[in-house]
Order: sequence, then C-alpha cells, then structure tokens
Amino acid sequence: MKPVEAESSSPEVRTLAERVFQQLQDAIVRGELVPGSKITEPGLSRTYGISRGPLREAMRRLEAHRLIERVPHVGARVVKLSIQELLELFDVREALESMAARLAAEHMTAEEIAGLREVLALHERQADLKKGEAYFQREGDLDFHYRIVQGSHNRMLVTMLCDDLYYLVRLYRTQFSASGSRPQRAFVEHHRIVDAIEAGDAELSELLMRRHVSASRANVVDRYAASLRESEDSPA
Amino acid sequence: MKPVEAESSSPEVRTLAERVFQQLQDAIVRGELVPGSKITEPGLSRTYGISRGPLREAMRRLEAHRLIERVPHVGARVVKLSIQELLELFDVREALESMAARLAAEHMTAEEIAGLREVLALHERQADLKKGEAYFQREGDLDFHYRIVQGSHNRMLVTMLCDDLYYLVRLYRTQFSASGSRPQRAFVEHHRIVDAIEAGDAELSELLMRRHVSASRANVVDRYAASLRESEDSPA
DNA sequence: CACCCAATAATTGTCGACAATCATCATGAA
DNA sequence: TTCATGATGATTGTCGACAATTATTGGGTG
Repeated sequence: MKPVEAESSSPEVRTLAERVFQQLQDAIVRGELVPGSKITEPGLSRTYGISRGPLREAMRRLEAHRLIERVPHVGARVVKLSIQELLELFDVREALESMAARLAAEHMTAEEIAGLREVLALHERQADLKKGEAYFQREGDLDFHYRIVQGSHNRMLVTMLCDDLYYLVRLYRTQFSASGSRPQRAFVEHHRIVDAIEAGDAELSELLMRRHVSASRANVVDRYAASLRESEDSPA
Repeated sequence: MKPVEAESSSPEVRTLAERVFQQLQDAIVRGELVPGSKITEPGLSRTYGISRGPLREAMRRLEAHRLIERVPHVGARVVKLSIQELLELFDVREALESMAARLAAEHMTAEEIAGLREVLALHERQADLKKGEAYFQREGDLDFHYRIVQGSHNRMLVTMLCDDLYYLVRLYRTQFSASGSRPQRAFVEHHRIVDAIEAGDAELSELLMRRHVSASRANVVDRYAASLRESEDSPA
C-alpha cells in the first residue's frame, strides 16, 4: 500500500482511522468537501487509499462531531449549516465562552496572560498590514478565543469548544464566506476582556465575553439580512 | 414517562452498531460496566453476539460521547469521573442550562409550559410518597431540566445537553451514589424557574437556573467534603 | 534478589468478501 | 400522460481472517 508521507503534524497518528478522521475533518472545514454533498464510502475509500473499516470508524466520529449527517442504509452527507443553525451555534458559544472567560479570570496563569497579549499584538499587526484581509483576522480571532478557553483550565470546556464547536465555526466561515467587517470594535473588545482577566475580575470578564460573542452574532444577522436584500435586488 | 429502552424491538434501531451503542451506553450509565474497568473487543463481541466491526463503530461513538476512553493499540476503559471532572461538568451545565432557561422563556409554548408544570406536580407527589428515596427525585429532576432544554428550541443545545452531557450526569450519580438531599429547596427553585419562564422573563429565568445549578454543585462539594472527613474518621 | 531480555499470548488495527437494503430506471397499465 | 411496479445497479451493513502492536511470562544474568 501507500506509505503516505509523514506530513501529519500530530505526534500520535498511529492509526489509519485517526489519520483519515483528521484528513476528512480538514477537508470539510476547508470546504474541499462541499457542504450538503453526499459522500460515499467506496469513493472515500479509493481517494484515501484505505479500506472501508477504518473509514467507517472515522465517519462515526465525524458524525458525533456534527460534521457529517448519516441516515442508516442511505448514506452520509457533509453538514450544511442553515442560518438558524449558525445562530444556534452563536447562542451556545455565548454560553460556553462567557463561562470560559469567567474561569479564565480565576485560573489563568501570568504566562498564559502574557501569551494572550502576544496573540493580541500579533493580531493587530497583521490587521495593520492587510486591512481588508479578513481571513487572518478571523484566524487570529479564533486563536484569541482558543487561548481563553484553555485558560479556563476546565478540560471539559476545552474539549467541547476546541475539539467540537470551533470546527463548526470554521466550517461556517467557508459556507457563509464570512469576512467579518467589524475590526476596530472587536480589537477594543478583545483588549478589555484581557484587561478584565488580568485584573482577576471574573464577573466582568464573563460579561464582556458575553457581549463580544453577542455582538459578533448580531453582525452575522446584519450581514445575512443585507445579503438577502442583495439577492432580491438582482435575482436571475 | 418515557421508558428509555425496550430491548431489541426499538422503533428505529435499524443497525447492529446503533443497538449495541445504546446497550453499551445504558450499561455504562447503569453501572453494569464499572467505571475504570477495561473493556476488550473480543469480550464485548461475545457477550453481545456481534462481530467486532459494528462494535468498534459503537465504541467510536461512545468515545466521542466521553463515556469510554481509548488508547491506540492498548485498549479502552469506561470513564471514571474524578471529583474535579464532576465539578467541571457542573460549570458546563451552569453555562448551557442557564442559556437554555433564557431561551425557554422566549420560545416555550403554552403546551410545553403546561407539561412542565405536570412534571413538577408529579415530581412533588413522588417525593411526598417516598421521602428518602432520592433516585426517583433525581430522575424527576433530570426530566425537569430535560424539558426546559427542549423548550429552548435550540437543536444544538438540545443535542449537547440531552444526547451528551446528561448521560455523564447519570453516570456520576452511579459513581458517587448521589443521594442529593436538598429536596425542599430544589422544589422551590424549580417552581420559581417555571414561573419566570411562564412570565416570559428571560433574564430572571437565566439567573434562577444559574443559581439552581450552582447550588446543586455546592451541595455536591459539601457532601464530598463530608465523605472525605468520614473516611478519615474510620480509615480501615 | 533484582533486573533485563526474548518468546509467547492476547488484543487491537486493517482488509476483502458477502448479505441486506435502498435508489434508479425501464416497462406497462389506467 | 402519469402512476404503479418490478428488475437492475450501487451502496451500506456485517462478518471472519490476517497483520501489527502490545502485554505477559519465563528464563537468564548481574
């Protein structure tokens, strides 16, 4: 068979099922596997050069992570987030990330806070360089949220957000071509959140993060409404 | 209300993997598969009379649901919640369920609220009959929370809480033999939450649910500390 | 006695093949 | 034409066997 180059970054990708799981996860998040499209086991089996056994195990994990949807005896398709589901995702994020911010204010170490400020600085520099480039901004944004969640030192929270929800967040970005155009305000909000965390103010951290996610959600709603008007202006 | 499972003739259990997944889930939550014990594929394969293919798929799903832990090439064991992890679970519940209560206040229908009050009444009657019997009380408690989550009409929230976390909640009950002895107060809290939801007061519903879960967490902390003192008084 | 190492046994990972189920499409009747 | 219906093809579900890896055990050596 094909000893694929050990390109995989993770240290223990010791099993085919694990590797193909990560590959599929990546392909879905990147949009290579288009949302809503049907995926067949023989097809994937050929393209990835593995048998259906490990492939099905990987698909079972993708199903549990809500990246594909399966119907018994029928097949599987890549999830296609509706705008409603996207808003639902924001509600869940608001709940979990505000809690994470509260816990981060209580448990984050000085080193972690320093790293967080570094991310913030890098984030701003990149935004200065390429003003319109939203991709890096969003990547930096995600990194910011990522670190706060890890700063909560709550493993269950980390797993739910980093291992599950954030893949959906990135998937939505490919689906709705989110170019999130509210940079300045988000920067200010990020700074205030870090300030509150550094001050150890749990309640304030929680409140600010809640508002931050909520504002992001409102922004999505606005842009969605705008895109609806646009498509009504020039239909067909 | 809803008997969890009716052996092999469940309505939409069309595949062996699905069935054995539910059976294993039940066995773990019930404590038949003791937490921390190692489970081998040939063993389960024999006891459930299926081949290892569907069994492994079921185990992959259990792994994603955090009911078992797997190490590549080594094996799988039933999760064993530490007290820290249990408290982490409460933090996550506090975040998600308070959000669910808020959304329930906004979206719950009159019928759903009526059903919720029925559950509450039934719950109290049972508690009157068997004062010490905590198991049914806790089942009723879970049913109460279950319905509020569904009243949020947020499918993602419903999935996360009802399909994932509540199994862990029930697992913790078997592990720590939780007899939750704060009945009156919980009743009052439940009633006030329903009142707030019926009044459509989202903020109050959220606050009350947050306090309710938080108080439940504090109760667990207290009883755990007590059990520690106990085991120190009579150590072998 | 403790420790290391090789041979063995058991378990996990992977594969190919067969059976069961579903989607498609052509055929024919109302 | 349109709808029902049955044959055909493809896909999913399941199984048993083989390969790879790990745990175990027994013997030998310091």
